[in-house]
Amino acid sequence: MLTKKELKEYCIDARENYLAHISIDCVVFGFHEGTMKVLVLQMKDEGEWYLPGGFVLKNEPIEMAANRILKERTGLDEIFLQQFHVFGHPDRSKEHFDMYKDMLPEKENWFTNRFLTIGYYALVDFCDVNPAPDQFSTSCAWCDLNNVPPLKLDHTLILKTALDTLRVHLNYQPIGYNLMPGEFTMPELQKLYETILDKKLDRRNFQRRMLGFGILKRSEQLRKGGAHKAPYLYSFDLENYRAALIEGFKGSW
Amino acid sequence: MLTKKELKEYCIDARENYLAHISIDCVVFGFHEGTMKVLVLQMKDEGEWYLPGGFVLKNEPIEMAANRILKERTGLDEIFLQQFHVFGHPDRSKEHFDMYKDMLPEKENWFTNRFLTIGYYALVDFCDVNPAPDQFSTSCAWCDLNNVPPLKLDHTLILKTALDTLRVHLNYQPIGYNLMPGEFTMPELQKLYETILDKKLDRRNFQRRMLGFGILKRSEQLRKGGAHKAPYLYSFDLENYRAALIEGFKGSW
DNA sequence: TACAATTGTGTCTAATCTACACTATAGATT
DNA sequence: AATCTATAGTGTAGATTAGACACAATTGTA
Repeated sequence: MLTKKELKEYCIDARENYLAHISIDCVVFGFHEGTMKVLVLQMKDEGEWYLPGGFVLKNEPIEMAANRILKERTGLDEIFLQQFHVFGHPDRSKEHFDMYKDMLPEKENWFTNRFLTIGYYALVDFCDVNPAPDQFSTSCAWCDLNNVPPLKLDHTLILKTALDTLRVHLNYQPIGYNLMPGEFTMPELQKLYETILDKKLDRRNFQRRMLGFGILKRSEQLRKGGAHKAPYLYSFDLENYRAALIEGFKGSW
Repeated sequence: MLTKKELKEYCIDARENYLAHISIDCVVFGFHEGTMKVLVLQMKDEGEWYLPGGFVLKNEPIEMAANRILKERTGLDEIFLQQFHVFGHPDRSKEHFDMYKDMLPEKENWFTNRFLTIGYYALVDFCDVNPAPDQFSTSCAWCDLNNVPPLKLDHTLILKTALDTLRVHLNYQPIGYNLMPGEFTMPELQKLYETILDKKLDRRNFQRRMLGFGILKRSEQLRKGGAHKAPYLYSFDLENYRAALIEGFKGSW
């Protein structure tokens, strides 16, 4: 937790620079070694976990705010970001309220305000990320999606909603592009889909369908080193990929 | 436009009761005589058109705010409402800013603030609505979707985004339930789908598919009075309808 | 009474989805 | 080096679904 002095400084700064009552929270998805990962921060002292977030500068577009916040946490710029929901129940930040209310009078206290938070999800290449904690956290780290600890405030709900949205969007966007490294094998891509959808897919039908979209380029190279037959390496064909995005992907899984 | 005095009173009241920087705008869809309708308001004096909207009370959940706002405009309570996007560009309310900036000093002036607006779309039974103007408008009326006048601020974008969202949601929810009256014929329902999707559908295949969902009940009665063969009347089977909602509707149009 | 327009139902074909079989190959085992 | 094992690449038969269209039934009207 911040000292009283730190808190006071923070509040003065926040009040001056940020829009009141509005925050942004981000669910950053990465994919590594066959499992989905989410970026979480751990609170100083209490050790509680929460999602990366922040506020909107008074004259800043909200997408830019989300981008700025994530750049600070991941080192990455121009991340694939998708707004998905606003969480606006008056009690959603009650925990925060109780925690900070005795430290500063309410008039000056930024954290006892009510906040609506705009949820964004981000898809990133796991390997590109350099997790960095913020002012309130001791650590920022990837966490296995199947094994997320209880999160502060309504962040568990935010995460769940992001995941539900991602599943739906999977029907309309080839989401793999943002989550996979430049080169990958078909089984790796399939694993990603299986993780997001939380169900097994048929290897052969998956391959056919994926290739049917016409957005993958097969390299002549194979991924050697595995214990068995070496799979081909693929990459996204950016030109066709963009065209397909505009067309829209039809059909559900 | 409001007089200076009215504006001042409004601003004092707003400042006291509403969350700063946040507004709600609603796209209310209705369906009547084979065409989609949208509820719009006409500004006093200038005659410009805009979408029904309002602000969030300091201790009010945002869904409740949207509901309250729509109750004032339509007379209806517990409307089917769906949050779909936040519009947050800093310049989005520049028109408002320019219009009101000379009437009151910026410190007191509610309307020169930056507002993020949360977009909701609503689906209602056209016949149930009693359009009522708000404080800033001379009239509140249904407007043909194919023939919407230019709207104030970014409301044209908001409407377009709502419509795009509605099209996607059509794959996941039997949206007809909220837009159709209690009893309707299959051709009427088809017309609704055709209007939303903006394309012709095959009469026979539509019927088969619709009935395949198992959410319609056929009445023994026919709709007489038309110049030709009388079609059956249908209504939604609420029990199956709810079950289907949970299951999720698969497949795209 | 015949006609025009529309609705209810059926059916054929092509496309797609699903499940599974077979072959190929890299590394491990012997 | 020969064989084994697990996984990858490709193909195919059957079921399901989507799309196009034909035909009979029924309503009010000429």
